[in-house]
Amino acid sequence: MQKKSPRPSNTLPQLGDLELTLLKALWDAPDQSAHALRQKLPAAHSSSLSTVQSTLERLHRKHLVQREKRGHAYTYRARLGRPELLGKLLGGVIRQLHTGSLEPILSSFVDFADRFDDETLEQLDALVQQRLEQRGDQ
Amino acid sequence: MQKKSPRPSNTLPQLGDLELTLLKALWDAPDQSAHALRQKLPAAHSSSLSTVQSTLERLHRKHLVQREKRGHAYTYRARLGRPELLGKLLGGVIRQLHTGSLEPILSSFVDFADRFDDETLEQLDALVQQRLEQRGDQ
DNA sequence: GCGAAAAACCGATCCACGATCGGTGTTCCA
DNA sequence: TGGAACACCGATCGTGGATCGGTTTTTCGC
Repeated sequence: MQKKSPRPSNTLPQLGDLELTLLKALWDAPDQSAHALRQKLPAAHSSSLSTVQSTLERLHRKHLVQREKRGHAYTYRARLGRPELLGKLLGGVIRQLHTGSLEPILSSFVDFADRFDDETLEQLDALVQQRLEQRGDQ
Repeated sequence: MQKKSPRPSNTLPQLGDLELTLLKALWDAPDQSAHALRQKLPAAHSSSLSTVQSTLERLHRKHLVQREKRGHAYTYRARLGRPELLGKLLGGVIRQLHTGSLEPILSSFVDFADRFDDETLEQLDALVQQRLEQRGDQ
């Protein structure tokens, strides 16, 4: 007996290792073929061409990459930048745990940054200031 | 042929619906038995006692709840508060996406906050300032 | 045009994991 | 001491990522 919707609120069905690896590779260098991507795979993570292809296919179904026929092979490119993907992932986590207010999320993040190392919090501060100024300009 | 470690770096194997529901219930009221928890389940999400029990068992294995024999039944209690769990989940997402430098992550998060609504960035700023002062005190 | 090489495409496994529950063994107390 | 309440065990299902081999399609050089 399996009622319950399969994936109720979550946006992304959780990215796997290879999917993530390939996405990162595409961020580093867009417009690559499955063949090229496969070769640039970390040695500890080699896979057959088929595997790389079907993983890219999965990413394509999830709208995380777009592709284009170039010659007789596809060329892939990430559809979302790293910030956008992070936003989506964070959004997923947040939707799971939110309680109306966003404050706990922000607080947790600040906490995380503070714990990470001594400079991270300053770095975050700088980025926030920068963004605030930028916004004032408009 | 399946090499690749099953769950290499990730902290949490992604919480399911029922797991989350139960955790939330435990945050609302700690020290509840499986029986009590089951009854407080949202109507749209009813499950047999067995199901609730084994889900709690799973949470226990993941160290997300602790339990204690009270009479002949267990009493459960969340091991992490909501903010701590959120921190862990954020950490997981971040660990997935970072590549050495944390800067893209911070930047993405600021971006996320800025996009969310008009006040969120100010709120984040306030929290960072607060934390910086707090740190200076010590 | 034609044949080999390279890709796409298809489908078959495998594994992890959450959800679900029934049946059986334990424990406690009236 | 006999239920009732619960824990415990194991079976099953569905989803989804990873993996790959075999077959078909496409391309391009000869």
